[in-house]
Amino acid sequence: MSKGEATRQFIIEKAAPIFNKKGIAATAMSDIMDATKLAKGSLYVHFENKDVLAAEVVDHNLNLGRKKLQAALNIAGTSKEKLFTYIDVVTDILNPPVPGGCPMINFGMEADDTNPEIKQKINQAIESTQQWISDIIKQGIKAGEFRPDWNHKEFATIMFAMVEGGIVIGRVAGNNTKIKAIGKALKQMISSQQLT
Amino acid sequence: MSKGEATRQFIIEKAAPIFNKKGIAATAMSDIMDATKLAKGSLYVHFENKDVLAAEVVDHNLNLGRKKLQAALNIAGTSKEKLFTYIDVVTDILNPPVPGGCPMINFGMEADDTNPEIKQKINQAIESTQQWISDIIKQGIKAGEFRPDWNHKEFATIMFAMVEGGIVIGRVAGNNTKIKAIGKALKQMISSQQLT
Amino acid sequence: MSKGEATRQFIIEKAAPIFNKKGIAATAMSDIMDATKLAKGSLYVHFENKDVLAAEVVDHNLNLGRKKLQAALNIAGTSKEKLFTYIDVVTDILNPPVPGGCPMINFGMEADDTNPEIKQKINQAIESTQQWISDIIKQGIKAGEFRPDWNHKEFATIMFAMVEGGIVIGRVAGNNTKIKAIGKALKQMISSQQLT
Amino acid sequence: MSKGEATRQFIIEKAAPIFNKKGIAATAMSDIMDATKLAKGSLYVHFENKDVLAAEVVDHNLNLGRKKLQAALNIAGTSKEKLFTYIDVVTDILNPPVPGGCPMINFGMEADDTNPEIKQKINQAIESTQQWISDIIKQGIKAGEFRPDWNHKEFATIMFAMVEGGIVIGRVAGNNTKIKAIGKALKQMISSQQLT
DNA sequence: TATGAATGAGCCTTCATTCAT
DNA sequence: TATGAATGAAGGCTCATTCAT
Repeated sequence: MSKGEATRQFIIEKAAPIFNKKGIAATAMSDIMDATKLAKGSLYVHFENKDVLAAEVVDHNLNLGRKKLQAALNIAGTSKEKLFTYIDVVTDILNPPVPGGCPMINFGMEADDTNPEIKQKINQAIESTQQWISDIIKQGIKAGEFRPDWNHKEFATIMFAMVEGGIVIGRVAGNNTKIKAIGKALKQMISSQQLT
Repeated sequence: MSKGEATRQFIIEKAAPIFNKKGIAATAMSDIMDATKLAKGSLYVHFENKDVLAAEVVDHNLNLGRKKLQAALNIAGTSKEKLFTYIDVVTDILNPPVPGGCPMINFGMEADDTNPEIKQKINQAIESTQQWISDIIKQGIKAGEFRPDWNHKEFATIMFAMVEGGIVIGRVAGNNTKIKAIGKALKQMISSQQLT
Repeated sequence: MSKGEATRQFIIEKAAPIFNKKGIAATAMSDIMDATKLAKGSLYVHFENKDVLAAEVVDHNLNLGRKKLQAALNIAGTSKEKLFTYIDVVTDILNPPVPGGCPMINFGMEADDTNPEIKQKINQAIESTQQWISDIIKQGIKAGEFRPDWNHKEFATIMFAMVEGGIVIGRVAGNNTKIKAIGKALKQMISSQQLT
Repeated sequence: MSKGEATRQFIIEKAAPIFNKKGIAATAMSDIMDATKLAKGSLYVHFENKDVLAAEVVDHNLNLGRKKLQAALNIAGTSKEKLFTYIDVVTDILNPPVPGGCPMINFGMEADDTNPEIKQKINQAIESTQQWISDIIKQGIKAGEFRPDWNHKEFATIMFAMVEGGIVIGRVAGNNTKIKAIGKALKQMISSQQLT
């Protein structure tokens, strides 16, 4: 990795939690200057403008979430364990996988009426997450873990929505009481589809 | 209502959808000037500063949601009908009760890391909404509509989370496909608790 | 004139010589701040952006040239006297009617490859100046002052070109030696068309 | 020519039309980077700063004008033919000998109030051009081509001024209508000084 | 010689807010 | 109450220039 690429990456990493917490509009380039200790002009050496940086930050935060999940999934064997791991990772809002909280809600809600490019990025992430859940269930069905008649597509959407809705509740409340209940309920729904 | 109070109200109404769509940080007082056709100074006659206006707008948008729901509930008789009405109203994201979409997610996600006052307002709204759902179910149980052992507190949280999570999915996707599926699933869950 | 209009006019007047001397690109809004002792934001209360101010300044400088000429023309009786007065006013580059020198050359040469709007303004000024010269001669012919066969349209162009070319020579040299010779030659050309 | 000198020359050639069109102040070093495909630092290897490059570019453009004229003069025999050739070359503003138009007006008008060094360069060019015209006429007189009493010094100034003034008119108008009329008039003036 | 990352002053513009009228 | 001129800090971005590689 060239020095330039390293700096670019460094900036993205430092900027990522700031954008995720404050939002894109409320984050100033000077915030990024402070966080990186770089001069104003340096940021523009690596990013054409704030929008480009913001887009990269969105990608970075989405990827970070995926990585954190992947790491946790390493010790998950069965499909049920994978789904449970997903729930555990994502509902841990007091120590969220992505600093600042789920970037899909954060950036999605800011961008939906104002930033089509980022809206599109988030939409893809939301869809692929549901797809991932659905695929895990499908594998579980194929493996004889889950009932074959489980509507996995529908449940993927329900599970994703419950988790994200729970994150909203929890972050605004500042505690994980409700999100934990939601996680528990989800696990019961999953267990109820188990065979044997 | 004095003339001053009327103007104040007028400003709030015009400002409400703008703040809800663009977010507080991204909304400039000049946006409100344009929308109200009022002069710069006039806004400050009625609101000490932008934060005060924003707080009023948040309240207004929350109240607007409640009013829209109440109006729809007028023709709902049973508890089941009330829950179904809630679902119908709130999941109609292509024609949302509050222009710009659910203010609980919009302002909640912007404020959670930056604005404790508004975070607090949203938290109360979220809790009272869950409480309202829970109360409706309790009434239904008492009326013999629903199974007495239904965990109404938990279901209220699940229902609220599913709806809000569904709104996130739908607004970012720009369509109501998934939120409609979520509404349907919720109605089935409710129906499955019906007696007789 | 409202206070706002007065300030707007004040800004234009202070900005006019600066733009004319330094050029549009090389003039910073901070130069106008210094000259007007106004705060940065005040300039933008009255002018949407620098381009709008620049366009107004161009108009102002063109008008200033016309006014200065008109004032001098008050004591000119015959067509010949009018043409001589024009020559005297315009060739006095050490005390130019418009501070910074002829705005038609200054802005015309800056704008020709970069600013179509201002290029257009200057073009109109150049054409109407030639038209004015031509009209004066026509009046002189009608009044029996000049030979009826004088090609007044062609001479107007020649006269304008000579004067403007002379201004270029003089401003770059920093003296009025050559422009005075040009003025003298022009007066001879005019006198040679006189009857009686 | 060393490699360094070649690069230096290459930069000047690429930069010359840009400075001539946009002006010195409005031309950024990054424009030169784009035009040369060289890295930022490379430009500073060959030119201490922008002013040095600008000065070289001015010289280059002035020389380019001279070369273009010399080339055209190769097929001119008599003094009259030389003067006519000068007129033809310089008034061809739709295909100017120096891309961007006459550098004497372009740089002269930008520099007169702001850049003494370049103002001085242009002044010398203007004076030597008039001197050249004057010398050609003198030669024509000596050769018996022109009337001995022709005031060649004065005519050189008039001719230069008319041409330059005509260029201003033409460039701002975006056509060669008037400059062609000026060229024609100049040729008649010259012809009227011919002997037999 | 050539590169391109880094710098920080400076540019145009926007913003929330104040205040005289 | 309403106006809109005035303010100056702050925002995004560009620029000429430097310097380690």
